[in-house]
Amino acid sequence: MTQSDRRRSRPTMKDVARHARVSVSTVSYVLNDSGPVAPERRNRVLDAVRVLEYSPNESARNLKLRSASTIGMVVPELTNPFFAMVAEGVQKAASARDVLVVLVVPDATEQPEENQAKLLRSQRIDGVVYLSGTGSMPASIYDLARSGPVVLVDEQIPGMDLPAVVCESRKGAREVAAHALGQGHRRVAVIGGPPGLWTAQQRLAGYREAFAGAGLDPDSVPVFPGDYRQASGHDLAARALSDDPRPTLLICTNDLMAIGAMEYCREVGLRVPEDVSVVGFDDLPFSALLTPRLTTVRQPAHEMGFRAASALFELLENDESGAVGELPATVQIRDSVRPPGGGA
Amino acid sequence: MTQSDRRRSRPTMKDVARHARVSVSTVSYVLNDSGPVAPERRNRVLDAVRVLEYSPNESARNLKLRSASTIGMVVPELTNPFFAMVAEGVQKAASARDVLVVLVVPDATEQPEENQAKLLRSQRIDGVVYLSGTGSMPASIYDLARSGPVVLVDEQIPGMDLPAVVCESRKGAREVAAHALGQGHRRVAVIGGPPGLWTAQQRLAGYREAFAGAGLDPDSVPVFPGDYRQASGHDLAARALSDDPRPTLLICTNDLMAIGAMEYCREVGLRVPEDVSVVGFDDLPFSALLTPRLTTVRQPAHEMGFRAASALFELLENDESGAVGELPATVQIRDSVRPPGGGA
DNA sequence: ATGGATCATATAAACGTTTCTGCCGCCTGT
DNA sequence: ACAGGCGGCAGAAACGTTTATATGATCCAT
Repeated sequence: MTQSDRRRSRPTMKDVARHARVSVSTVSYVLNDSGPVAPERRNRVLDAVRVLEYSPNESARNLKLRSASTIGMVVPELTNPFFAMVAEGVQKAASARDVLVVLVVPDATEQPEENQAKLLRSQRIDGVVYLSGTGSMPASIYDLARSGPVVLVDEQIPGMDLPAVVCESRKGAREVAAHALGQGHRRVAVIGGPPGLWTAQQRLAGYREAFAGAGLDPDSVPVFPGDYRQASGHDLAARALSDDPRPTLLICTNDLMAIGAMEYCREVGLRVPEDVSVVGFDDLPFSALLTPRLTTVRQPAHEMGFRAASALFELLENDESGAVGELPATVQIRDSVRPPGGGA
Repeated sequence: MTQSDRRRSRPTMKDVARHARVSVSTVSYVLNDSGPVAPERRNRVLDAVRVLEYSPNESARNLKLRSASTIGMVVPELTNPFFAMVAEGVQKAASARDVLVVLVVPDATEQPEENQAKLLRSQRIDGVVYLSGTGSMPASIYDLARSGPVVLVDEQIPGMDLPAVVCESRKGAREVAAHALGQGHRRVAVIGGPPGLWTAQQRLAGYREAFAGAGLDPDSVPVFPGDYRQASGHDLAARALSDDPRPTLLICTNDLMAIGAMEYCREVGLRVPEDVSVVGFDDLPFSALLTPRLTTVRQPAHEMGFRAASALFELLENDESGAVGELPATVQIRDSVRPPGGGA
């Protein structure tokens, strides 16, 4: 078979109709079960469909039905396993309903995200699941939300009441910090997320609650805002650990940055957890495989993606979003935290 | 704004035409630069587009133009960072050309992959980048390729000459094995990939070349076929290491399984690399962060995805695939290999 | 028998584009 | 002055569906 064979235009309903000696409407009726048709003719149609290898032109259907059976999923980057897990959840919910998921990676497209709204308006997608991440919430989210249904994941926008699927970030953050503080640490530094993100703020707030609870002045704890990427964890750890006296506990707003921080520690010969304790957030699949195993907070990433997509579908069908609720975040206590000065 | 406001149908070309007091064809001409139109009227149209917030209905365009400006990307699972990296490469190449990428995860859809071919036939996507992975190559790939252009990534199908982007798997495998063997190991086991996959076969062939080169009978080395997932690395390591005498070198066909193997070693108190050396394949971003740092082979994942998508676009435009070539694979020598009996 | 249901089918009008075709007026070279 | 070309525009036909409407049958109750 040559390439040009493939170009040969595919059969249309008209072809099927001719082959089955019925009208196109009859074909449509049997294909969609949308009208009565005699068994004998129905079979003729079905046969024709088979022999011609017909499948409907979805562009035409979409045009007529004004729906694309497709949603957009904007994710900051797939190489962050947390995002990848959420993406799988979204994809799973979508494919269960036979809707397609188009991947939108804002960084990959140089143009301003204004294009996302245009994409939505162009009716190629019916709605979007928005996974905010690296960087701050773009102003264009307003355009987006005006153009069609949007469901946020792990994020919330104070001004607007967009449906959002989040988890107990604040509680999880408070608890993991409290656990670490309970080991006796007094010199602490936080490697934060992008200050513009709600989630980062929530986690920070949780940490501060824990600080206060441990009798530490929250304002005395330095916060180094990062971008949720490993490299930024690495670099900020360098800054944080150059303080004198050196912090004995590094609280990182996500696992990737915690890993970057541990990478730095290894480079400069600081032992984790003997010299410095580290905690993360997310519980990536391989966080438990590091040495030391990372103490962190597990977010139900897959579930969050699944719920977000489901909420979007409800929105599309009933014009109302089901309760999206808050999912549990559970702290995972492992080996990367130890009392300060614990030595070897 | 209420949800129902959003449902209000979007403006069409007709609306724009009316507002600008021109015909729809004129609107189309200015929007596509496809015909001469007087500057004054052109501006009227552009203004109307702005005030009405018009954006073209892509379903209608697709119908007329018989092209969806969308490709499919089938990936076995996003949580394998190698796949995620390839996916990002694909996405990047696509968004540079303003084409959408729809994510297809075969496992997520319970139905047989026959649907993928149907998706392609339905003209919702113009072609697909196929990332084979876990499991063996489905027979349905034939249907797929018959339905439209397909470019394979990191895989090849003996019978067919589908365009494919691969890297020097065999050479990389040979070299990394040779390096490990050079340390003196004689008792070796291989944790392989799915036997049905070309890539897995290539890597295995490379290993065997190295065995022969080191004076080892390739047939005497046990091969445990896995599925490229971490759990399978874990379980197969258990099997492989229960041999007596115990192998001192575990060659894994990808990093994820190598990590699973190391996980198992840790569980049962075997030290890596003192008691058993481990090598992987892929060089995932965090493989260098493990303890010990994993010796492996780097594949240019991002580049492979990018090239595959680019090749697909050429196929779509010129009906001929550019040279897809073979990308380099470079071995990364790190700490997970040490001479046998190296002790502490 | 016959009037109305009910069933089965065909015809045709949309859906929102692109683009072919044709029309009008103007310029240009003779 | 006039044929031909061309810039600038509008009209209408397509693209492949879905679905409202129209048209015949058939069937039952009167």
